[in-house]
Amino acid sequence: MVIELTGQGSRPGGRSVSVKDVAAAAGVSLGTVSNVLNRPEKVSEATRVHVLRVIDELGFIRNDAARQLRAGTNRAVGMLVLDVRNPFFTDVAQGVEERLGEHRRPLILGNSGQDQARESTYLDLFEEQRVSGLLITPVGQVLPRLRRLRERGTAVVFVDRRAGSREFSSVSVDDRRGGRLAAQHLVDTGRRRIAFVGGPKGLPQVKHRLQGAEQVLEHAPRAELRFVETPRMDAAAGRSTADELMGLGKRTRPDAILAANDLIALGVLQSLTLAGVRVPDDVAIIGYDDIDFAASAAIPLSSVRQPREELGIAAADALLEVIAEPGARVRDIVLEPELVVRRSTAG
Amino acid sequence: MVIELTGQGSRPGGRSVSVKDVAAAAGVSLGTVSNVLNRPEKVSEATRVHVLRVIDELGFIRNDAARQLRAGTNRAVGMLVLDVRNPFFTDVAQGVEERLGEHRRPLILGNSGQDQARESTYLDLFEEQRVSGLLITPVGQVLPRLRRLRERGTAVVFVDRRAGSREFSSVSVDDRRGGRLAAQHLVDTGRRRIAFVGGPKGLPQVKHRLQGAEQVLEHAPRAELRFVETPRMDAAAGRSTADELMGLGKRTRPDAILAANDLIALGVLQSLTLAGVRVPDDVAIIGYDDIDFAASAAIPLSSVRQPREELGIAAADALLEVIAEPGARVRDIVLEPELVVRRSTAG
DNA sequence: ATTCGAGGTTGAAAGGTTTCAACTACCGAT
DNA sequence: ATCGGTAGTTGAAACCTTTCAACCTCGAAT
Repeated sequence: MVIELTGQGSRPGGRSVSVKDVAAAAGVSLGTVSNVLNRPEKVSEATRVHVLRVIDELGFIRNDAARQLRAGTNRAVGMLVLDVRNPFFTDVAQGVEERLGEHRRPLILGNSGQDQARESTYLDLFEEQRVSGLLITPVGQVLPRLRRLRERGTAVVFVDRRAGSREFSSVSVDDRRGGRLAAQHLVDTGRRRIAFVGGPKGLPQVKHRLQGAEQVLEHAPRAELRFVETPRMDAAAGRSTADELMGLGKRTRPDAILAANDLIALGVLQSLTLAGVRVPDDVAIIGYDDIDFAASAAIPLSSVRQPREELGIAAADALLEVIAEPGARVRDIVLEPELVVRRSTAG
Repeated sequence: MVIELTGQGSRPGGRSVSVKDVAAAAGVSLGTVSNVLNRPEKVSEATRVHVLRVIDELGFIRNDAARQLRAGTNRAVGMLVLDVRNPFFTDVAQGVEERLGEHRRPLILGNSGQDQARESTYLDLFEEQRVSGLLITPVGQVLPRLRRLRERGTAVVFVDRRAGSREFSSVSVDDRRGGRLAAQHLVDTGRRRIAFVGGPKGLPQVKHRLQGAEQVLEHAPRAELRFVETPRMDAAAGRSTADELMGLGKRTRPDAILAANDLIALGVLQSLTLAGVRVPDDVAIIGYDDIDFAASAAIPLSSVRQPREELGIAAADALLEVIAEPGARVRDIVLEPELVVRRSTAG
């Protein structure tokens, strides 16, 4: 059998090699080539080997758009995170990617940056792409859109956040518990004026961590809790909050700061150190997430560890389940956080 | 004109709303709907408004697979980085995403994790998806594949790495210069036994930074440079390298460590501190990249700053140029690194 | 010798969009 | 009254794959 070669996989006309070309070159029908690609067991050994060789020689690469159009489904999964620059989310994404990779499903990572408009743009994109699944840590009011996505057949799973109603599966970490762990630790080590820093307060993660802290404070008669809201959850927010707090009189300024995530905590730490405030002597700091950088900070940072990779893997599993069986029971997986004590809260 | 509504954008048959449905409901032809979507200026005001209303009411969302199939081009751009967990790359990606966003182009972020197999898998994916452009920081020998991609019409731009031949545009930072800056600083501050830590040595970034350091050492008669190769560029690699180095006799162990990136430097710093080695008194450490976390490290880390966001923006611009005009002149943009001195190399 | 079934293979239809040549309606100019 | 031109609209073709009912070929069973 003669195989017609046409250069490096590109054809004179500029068009790229299609199944039709492969079929012609291999002397089989279109359907057979497709079978080789998608149901190799239906094809005789000899044909399969031959066709595969031709595919390789012509440099044929399946056009995924056409595949998707006909098959009606995109294998890719979309993931929308609050902040790609926060290692917490890249660690989660890493876990997701790993598990999805085992199922030959690519991950399209989108970054809302805590911005509703960007979140919406990404949802448009994912919807146009007809992704088979969506992992989302929502910012705005997206429930109606998510419902619509699901009606279209897209599996949706919440990450790092429970779905309010029991409509969607979710994988999260117990934020109230985390808040309690952190606050209890501060109270136990003798802190009395605690500032909780994070925001915006609309974010459930922030709200719940704060609620957990409040629960603890209710049973600590002498201690008080103040909530300082930030517009974002990054180091810059931490820095400016710290500057603000240190402007207060020595008697009213907090003796402990509970940050809603480690980035904020690191920002706070930087500013305090710069201002000559001693950590933990004058002010204790505890963060949240326990990203890798927390341990290597100027003053190693106490934090509430979230099982990041595990979260990602569990989320991927939950999503794969819904993709495989859209009617599957809604799951509400809640993982446990863990207190990690380091120098920033010692004594 | 009556508009037939069929629920929340989903239709009884489970099929989703297509242009055909919109056309029917709006009482215009298919082509007109398409024009409204893609060439609004060709359509009369009245029709446009009407069709847009119908689109909204039916909840029509363009099927991108079909669009792509017919138009032959995917608007999305792929980006393949060495390590998503390294803030350097997410910062670059951030810059890329921002600029691409202005052009309504989504970014598909892939993570090779310095692994050739994964890199190859992602290239398959991008090729199947027919992305219009690819930003890549390569790991393995991918030149043949990249050439093929380009022949297929995909724009390719190297990021953080020059393309050896002048075949592809690239946006990078002068790594030799960065290596010189770091090494010169160490020599100037009296260090004599310098260890360069990074790898694998096949990575051009590592190779060039090392070469830069070597150039400096040639003119520093009393000083010596040793290369310690690591399999990866993360904190773990830094930690184990430090452990190893400290096993050496006090007279042969280095008095300065030049890490090929900040993650390694932070890992080294952690291990040294743990082992009771004083930084910078006993051993100075300088990193590379100047990620945000470098400044807030236990001992604030000296580093060689790379203009990360700028790199991303320039890369996006270069790519957009090639996409717009495939025959465009090949660009070789080289940005300048900058020495940032902090405590880890003080005195 | 005929029938049956299994294992392979075929070819046409379908999927939703964009493109483009062809057409219509209308206005202004002659 | 006719012509030319412009603005707007139409509908069929094309893009490439997957799917599936129909078909073919053998060998085994009767």
